[in-house]
Amino acid sequence: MKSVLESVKGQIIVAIRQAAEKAKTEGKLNYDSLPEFVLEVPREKEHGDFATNIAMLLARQAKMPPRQVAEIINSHIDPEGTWVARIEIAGPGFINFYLNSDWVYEVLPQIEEQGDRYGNSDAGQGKKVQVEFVSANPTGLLHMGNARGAALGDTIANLLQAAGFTVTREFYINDAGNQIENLGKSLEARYLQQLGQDVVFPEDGYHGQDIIDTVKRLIERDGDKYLGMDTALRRELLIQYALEEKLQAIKNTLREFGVEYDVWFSEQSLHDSGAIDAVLEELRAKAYIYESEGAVWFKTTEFGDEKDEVVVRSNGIPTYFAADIAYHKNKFDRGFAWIINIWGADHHGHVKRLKGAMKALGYDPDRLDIVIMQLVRLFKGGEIIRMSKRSGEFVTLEDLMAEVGKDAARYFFVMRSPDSHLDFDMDLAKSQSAENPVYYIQYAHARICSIFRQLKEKGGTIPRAGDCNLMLLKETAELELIRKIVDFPHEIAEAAVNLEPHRIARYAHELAGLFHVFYNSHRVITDEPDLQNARLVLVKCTQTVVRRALHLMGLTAPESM
RNA sequence: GCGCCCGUAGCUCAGUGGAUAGAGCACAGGUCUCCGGAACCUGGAGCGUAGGUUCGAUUCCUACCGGGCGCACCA
Repeated sequence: MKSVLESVKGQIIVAIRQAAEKAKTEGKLNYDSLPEFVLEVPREKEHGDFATNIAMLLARQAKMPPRQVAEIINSHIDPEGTWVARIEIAGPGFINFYLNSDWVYEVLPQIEEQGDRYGNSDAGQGKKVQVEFVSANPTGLLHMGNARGAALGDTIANLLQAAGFTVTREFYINDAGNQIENLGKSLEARYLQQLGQDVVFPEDGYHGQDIIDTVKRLIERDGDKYLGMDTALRRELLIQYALEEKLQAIKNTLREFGVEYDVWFSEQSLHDSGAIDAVLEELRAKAYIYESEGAVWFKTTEFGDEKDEVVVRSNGIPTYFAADIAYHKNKFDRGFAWIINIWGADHHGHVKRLKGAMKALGYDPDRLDIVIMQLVRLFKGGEIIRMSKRSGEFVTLEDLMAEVGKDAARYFFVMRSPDSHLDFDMDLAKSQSAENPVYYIQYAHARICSIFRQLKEKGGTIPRAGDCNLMLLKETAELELIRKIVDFPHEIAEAAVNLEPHRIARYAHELAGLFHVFYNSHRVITDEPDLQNARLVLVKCTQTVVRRALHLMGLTAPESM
């Protein structure tokens, strides 16, 4: 269904176009082709409900000052069939449209009808899109970078779904390569240590307590049965046990965090199936591959990289990059129209070469978008919490959820642009006060629920929008609230298409603010039945949108707090 | 040194090729006999620097300054 905003704007755009064409036909305006003008909501309310820059864009072609072009278009506009009440020309040549404010009321019956589907659009036209995020090594627990990726990726996926895309959420399991080998060495050392042997722990091993815990559980289950084995087999068995356990832990944590994946894709499977060999063969056939110093190289310099990249090490084992090429080829071959990866800033250097590899294989690299998110700094008591994997000291996602809760964690990770470094204030995140945006938004929802409880106690019910005189909603606070609600579908679509989940966090906060202003200045439950009914409809619709916005970010919408 | 990201109010951050650049916090003052005070209102101050493109630049380009992250036969 078309949103109210879309249809209102659409009408005006058509009227503008017709006016320009009519003026051209009458010889009053000269141009070859109509430029791509915009009709947007001006920053200043005084500049009307919508404004267009068409006159300024036409000025050159028309060989006339912009304001004169604006006058000519204005005099040819037929406002019939639009909500336009008045048109003004202002500034350097803007055409400002002032609408009969009744147009905004249209949205309330629409929300009533659509319920939690309000805000959805068909911007994506059902196109298949894949969002791959977190994809942590199953060698440890999830850290803050993974956590931000989880919140961002899942919210982006939610937004894309709402915007009409068919979304697949995917986790790429890095269960191959050096990290795993290293895990094996670490596990073995801990295993032997636990059984009383004096072995040296590998310098660059995984120092975390979780490795020790894993080994303890294994000993509990199997005792010392691995003691007498040869190292290679022992490591393999230890790895097998640890991977299974760690992956399960990751799955559980992410589920707790509100993230449900459609696909868990194993890197090892690409090695086992021969997919990596096949893709390297393909690249070799296209002459992008050469051998040097015992290793196999891919000519990434042909795609703007500073130096070529190794795909098969001299020990014969393919690198992570080789697996990644095979993996992304696999993604394209699964028919996704759009492939989105969420990566930490520490991986940005791979973007160019991965896209280059896709181009080399004949895929359109523009269908692959990589969202690079900047790093997270945790603050507590005004101090930075230093984390280091090496020392085994880091706050895990589980720790964070235990400390501040799922809702606060998800909101804080999403509220900033991915491009922005995130200072995560743990004290603020868990504070139950108005300064905490999470509570501020959720409180708006709880307040609305409270109004309905009051209503019920008084024996009242929420009326149907069609049975109300919505035009009684004429206070500024009411109109601004409705206007914000009107924007919701557009906000979702923009946030989705541009991969900007923070927009929805902001939107939710602003919406809650407008509701609080309304609530504070006007009573919903009053002794004027008609006004009360109209306001009940407005509040009900606000509740729907607040709830939906919270859900898109993966937060709960509490009925009381 | 090279590459990517960032530099906007005291702090944390939005934002836009255009008409008077916003929010939250902090600070100061105020509101409410009333549906939940986890609320609301008022106030000040800002686009890192220097050029360029443009009718118009905070936005695009270049250089510089400052910060983060990369620059492995790790992932």
